[in-house]
Amino acid sequence: MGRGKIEIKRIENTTNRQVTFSKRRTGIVKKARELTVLCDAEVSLIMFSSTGKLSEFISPSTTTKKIYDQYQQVSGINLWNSHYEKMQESLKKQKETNMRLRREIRQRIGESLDDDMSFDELRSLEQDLDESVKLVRDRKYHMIATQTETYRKKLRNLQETHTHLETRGEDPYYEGDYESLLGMSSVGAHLVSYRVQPSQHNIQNGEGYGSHNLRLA
Amino acid sequence: MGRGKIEIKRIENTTNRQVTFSKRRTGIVKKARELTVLCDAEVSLIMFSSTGKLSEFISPSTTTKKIYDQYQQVSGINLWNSHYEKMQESLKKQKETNMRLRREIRQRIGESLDDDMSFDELRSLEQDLDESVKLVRDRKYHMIATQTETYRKKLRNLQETHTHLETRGEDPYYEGDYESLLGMSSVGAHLVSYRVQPSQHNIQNGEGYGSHNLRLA
DNA sequence: AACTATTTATAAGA
DNA sequence: TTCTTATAAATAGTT
Repeated sequence: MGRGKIEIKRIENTTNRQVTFSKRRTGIVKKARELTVLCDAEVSLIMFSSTGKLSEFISPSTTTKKIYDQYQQVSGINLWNSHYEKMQESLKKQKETNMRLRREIRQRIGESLDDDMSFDELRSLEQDLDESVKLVRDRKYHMIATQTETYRKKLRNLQETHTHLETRGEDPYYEGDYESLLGMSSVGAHLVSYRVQPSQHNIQNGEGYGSHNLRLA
Repeated sequence: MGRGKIEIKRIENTTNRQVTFSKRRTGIVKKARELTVLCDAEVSLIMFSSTGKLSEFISPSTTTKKIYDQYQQVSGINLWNSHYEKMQESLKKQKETNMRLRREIRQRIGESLDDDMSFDELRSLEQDLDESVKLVRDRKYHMIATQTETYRKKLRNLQETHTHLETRGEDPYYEGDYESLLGMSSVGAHLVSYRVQPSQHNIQNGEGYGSHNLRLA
């Protein structure tokens, strides 16, 4: 249909090919729309040009997703499986990692030591924990030292001001209990993350995908 | 195009509608094929008649699944997400749990103490670790004691047998180094799970579903 | 992006 | 259904 008959084979001239694509795309979309309206049909038309550009027609009465759902039902071809499987694999790996981490924590807490821990592993764990305590303790002392120093400076400033103003007296806080001065309560009040019980709770919080009815028929 | 012009609206006569569907379906499929060949395009055409019958055209160079994947990538519309919301949610939770566990281990190892740990948390962690070391140490001693007792009994049996046989002598092992006797090497050789480096490796081993190229552009 | 000669699709009828 | 054919519609080549 045109000035001359054309052979149905790839148009080698790029410009020409793109022009033809554009014209015929308009045509086929019109046909799809007419089919939808005249025949009360549901049509999904997806086109990728040779340059990768996407064009689409979908009957107004439906959606692309619905069409694919129907397509899968009727044809028996499952388009989702590969995605589903990848996801399942990913979930499985996450769960395995989780189990390993939970086990490691349990052992670091001192639980589950009876189960399959060799003597060497036990001794190694003990060493490792000793080192960790040391690191944490060092960090704590460092924190005290830093804050004490800050406080000391503040006091000195205060003292100087005081001296300037009244030319007498010393601050009794100077040699006092730094922890309470620094707002660090002596009785552990905020034992949030590191007590055994909350940890146990976390550990038992399995998500169990199997319990959600998501498996495909 | 035909003996008379027709209005583009639903054909009420069922037979007529089905005939028209059939004719036009042939036409549009021909158009789709021509578009594919002439313009080097990839076309997916899925049609459901008003009676639910499926008709399809797909460019020979591709598959419906590929088109469907491409469609999702290019359009940014994810067609299968809703089917797997629960699974995705589950995956997300697993990952979050994982992050928490990794953080807890890092802190228990003595890493990442600088980051957002209050003094109270630090002291609490220290206490907690002290308790854990104590538990592990107790367990170790218990293990030594148990195995030593077992060994002692075996020795006694051996001794008795020996005495019966030769009526003399004592076993020099009796007061010896139990650890080496029990096959517990003095130099830690199997420090598999509880050294800092393997733990770090575990911690950094994120599974990242996003790393499988499934995310939409 | 328009034009238009020509081909192609198809509506109605058989 | 399928074929026929008059006619509408699409479009190839041109401007």
